[in-house]
Amino acid sequence: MAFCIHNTLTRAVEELHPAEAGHVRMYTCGPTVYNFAHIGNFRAYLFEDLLRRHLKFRGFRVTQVMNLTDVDDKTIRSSREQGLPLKEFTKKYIEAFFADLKTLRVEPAEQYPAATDHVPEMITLIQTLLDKGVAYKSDDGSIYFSIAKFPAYGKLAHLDLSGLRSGARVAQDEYEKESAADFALWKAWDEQDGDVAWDAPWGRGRPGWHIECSAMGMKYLGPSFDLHTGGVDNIFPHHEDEIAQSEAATGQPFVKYWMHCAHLVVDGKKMSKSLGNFFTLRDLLGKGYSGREIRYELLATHYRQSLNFTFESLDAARAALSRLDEFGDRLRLIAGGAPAGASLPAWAQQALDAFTAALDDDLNISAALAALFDMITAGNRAMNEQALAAAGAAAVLGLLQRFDGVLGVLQPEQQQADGEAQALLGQRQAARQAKNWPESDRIRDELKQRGWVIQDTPQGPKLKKL
RNA sequence: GGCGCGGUAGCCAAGUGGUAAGGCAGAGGUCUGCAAAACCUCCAUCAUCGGUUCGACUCCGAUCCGCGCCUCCA
Repeated sequence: MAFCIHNTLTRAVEELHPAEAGHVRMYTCGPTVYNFAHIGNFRAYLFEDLLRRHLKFRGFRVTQVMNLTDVDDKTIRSSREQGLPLKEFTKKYIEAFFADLKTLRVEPAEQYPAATDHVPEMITLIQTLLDKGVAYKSDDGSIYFSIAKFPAYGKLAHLDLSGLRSGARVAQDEYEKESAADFALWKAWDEQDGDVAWDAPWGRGRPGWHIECSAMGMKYLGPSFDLHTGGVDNIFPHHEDEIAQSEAATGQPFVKYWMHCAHLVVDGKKMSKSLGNFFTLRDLLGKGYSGREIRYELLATHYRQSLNFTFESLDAARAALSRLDEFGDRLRLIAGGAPAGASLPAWAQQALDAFTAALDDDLNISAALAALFDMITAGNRAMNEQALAAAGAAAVLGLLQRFDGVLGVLQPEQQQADGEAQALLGQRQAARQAKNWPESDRIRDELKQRGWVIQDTPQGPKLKKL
């Protein structure tokens, strides 16, 4: 079975066939670096990470580009409010973004181009559109794309232009446009922009938002590439506009497959600061959750399904992970140092097949996780029955590692017990050997207060982080 | 008004024209000095109402409810 994905362009699940066999070129819309990213943003980046990891699991080479939008209304406004040069202002949030990705165990993309480093490419692209007559200059010096010149406009969002309502959200400052739906390729400089400006043949200003993704996508992936992803809210207008300006410029299909992930809601409601349900990654880390736990929670719901984030499900994620960890620990004990060359037990092979088939089906993560948990049940049973030899355990560990290449959640955080806890554990063992149960239980309670749970195993007692 | 998504057990969440995966929580049991962990067992008729069908939760229609997009929000 081949890897199938849902293509927004066709609204159908299709087999993925990259232009170059075995090599997928994908562009993933990145952050606007004017603030710390919130968990809704990370939901999208984690979806893309899962996509990337599954592609590699299936043997594809992946070239992924993620842009950093470091010039737009928000970055300019906020940097001016703080009295910082734009670059200096965005640097802080770019660094935070990468730190957060690391916390969430997101594999780095091949390229992270910043918009401000690619203005010349954008100017070239805009010039091409002007030369072809699909863009025009307005009275104030801004450049707009004329959607009337691009008949296919609306094919991604499946929008009928005549249905576009020029309603309340069309800003008044856009009176220069010929048509309400035309979008800015270039914004002429005005006072609000301060010293943020570049010189173009048609005048001073800064690029519009959409043009950066077209220019940078084509620079790093070619005029026509395989995959482009983002949040559903990017379908229109952002991605629709990317298609228009790119295809109008090159005459080639811009992207073959578009994938979009649904939004995250918190307690069934959209995140908003006024509701008090707005969380950045840092907020959750501050509440004691780990990046791994948050990753699991954000990953465990199918990407086209809106994800309802709750602390209850975050706690459920924590519990599920500890069961996964436990399974790995048991396997390691049995495997010892056995080489992983042995063939898989039937139940593990079954899990591998089900796991692969699930993710091949448009990244059906729920079914993939079910395959993993089914394997854990079967494996635990085998171990309870002493039916798993060292070589088999080593083979299953190897499989677990392959699964984790896709999931990125199976490697536990370091949790080395401190010396005092270790000493208490030793004292309890002594008490147990003396069959001094009251003392033994007292020490167990004390360890619990310090955040450690004891598990007595055939191989001796273990400490687990509470 | 237009386009689109969803309503499945206490919570989260897959799935399918033939009588509902998985996770968390809960109950009982095995194991254990007692626990912990693990394992076993139990726990839903799929928003409502019609229709199609031998048979629908799965297809069609209607209704109710929630949500997203409709110019720069992942």
